[in-house]
Amino acid sequence: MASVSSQPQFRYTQPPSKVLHLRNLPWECTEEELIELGKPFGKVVNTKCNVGANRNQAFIEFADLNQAIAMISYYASSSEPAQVRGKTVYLQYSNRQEIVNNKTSADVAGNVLLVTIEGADARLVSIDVLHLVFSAFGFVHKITTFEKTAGFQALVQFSDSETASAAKNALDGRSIPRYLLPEHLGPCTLRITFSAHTDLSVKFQSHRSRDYTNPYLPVASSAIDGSGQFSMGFDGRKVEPESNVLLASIENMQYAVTLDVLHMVFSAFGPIQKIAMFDKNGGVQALIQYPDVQTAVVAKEALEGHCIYDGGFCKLHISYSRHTDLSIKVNNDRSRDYTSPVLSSQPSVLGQQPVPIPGPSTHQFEGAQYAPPSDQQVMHQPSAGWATSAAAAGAPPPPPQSMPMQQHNHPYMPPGTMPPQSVPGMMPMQTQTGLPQSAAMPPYSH
DNA sequence: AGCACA
Repeated sequence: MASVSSQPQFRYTQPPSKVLHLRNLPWECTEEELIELGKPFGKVVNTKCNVGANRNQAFIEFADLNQAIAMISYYASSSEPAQVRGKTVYLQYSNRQEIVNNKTSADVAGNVLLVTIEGADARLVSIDVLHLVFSAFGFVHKITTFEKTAGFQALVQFSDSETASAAKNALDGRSIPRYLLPEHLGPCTLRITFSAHTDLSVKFQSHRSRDYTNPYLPVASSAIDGSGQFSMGFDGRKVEPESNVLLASIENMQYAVTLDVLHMVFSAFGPIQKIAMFDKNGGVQALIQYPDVQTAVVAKEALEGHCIYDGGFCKLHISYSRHTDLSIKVNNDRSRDYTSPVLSSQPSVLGQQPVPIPGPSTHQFEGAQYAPPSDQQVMHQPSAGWATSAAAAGAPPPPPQSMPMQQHNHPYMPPGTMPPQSVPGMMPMQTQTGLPQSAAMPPYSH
């Protein structure tokens, strides 16, 4: 055989290629900087940066071989070396003829996130919890879950890559808050990359996949209950037809729950159109109307079983109403139409709207929220809202209305990054109530 | 300062 030296001994005699190999680049050199460097010599059609163990190498590919030759020739005889950010960059022809795979799918932003849930109990995280977590950033279209060698993973589909990016930036590396998980679960950390998928295929609503854009998608046959109208949920609960109107019943109502309290609690998830309260079976119930089903679904999932006040008081039980549009005849202390300027301009029985209620304020969900370590102590504090009655059972009962469920800030949402469409009506609540921020008792502090 | 990775 003739000696075909595929591995040339002398790399400085590399034959020309339209791909150039760059080294000694500054840390985290960007594609833009590489293009700037090559642009005077021709058209840069592809780049790859952060190559090598030190991530200080890169490749740039020209449209034409002559352009690459021009760049090498120029710097071979130039008194000024090629530089990026003032750092000398060494150039040579690459031993390859084209850049392959410039970007991995994990680098290019898409509307679908690949979420790996880490932790011993990762696979016990329900799809509903994931939905709740990711819904903070926008409407979640679909979720599929699966187990691979990488562990328990989920694909979460948003409308667009901007929303997905916001969720990724906020949640990557963070842990799901303990209070969203069954008590015995260990920490569950989210690792998030972009998926190459753009539209997930969900055939059934099942314990491993959901399509929130299609509430009428058939439930997986394995989960169907014979009773007809209601099919069994994936976790054994009954599934009702979703509705934009929620029926909330209040259990253990030690303290008065006013219409305004309900408004504050439920408006965390979106604008409220109407509320009607009434007595039934010796307890108080309320119908809460949102403009759309999705908002109601998120509110129901977030609030079901939680207590408005710490200590297990005023526990909410929420189901979907068969109503779609409530008929509010008059605004009073039991019913209100927030969409009607005529009605709402009438003097309220309460004489104030809404009732300012002191309570924990907005810092609960900032940064530390998702910090993986040491949130065990959270459950031992008399925490603001979201405590399940069981979790809060040991806490001393607060005075009435001292601890309304926090509703000013949405879970998981770093302040300032909130997409306005995700929880409309939430920000105004902060100003309406005028709560002093300093009154906050962030249960997640430290 | 010396050639990448799904």
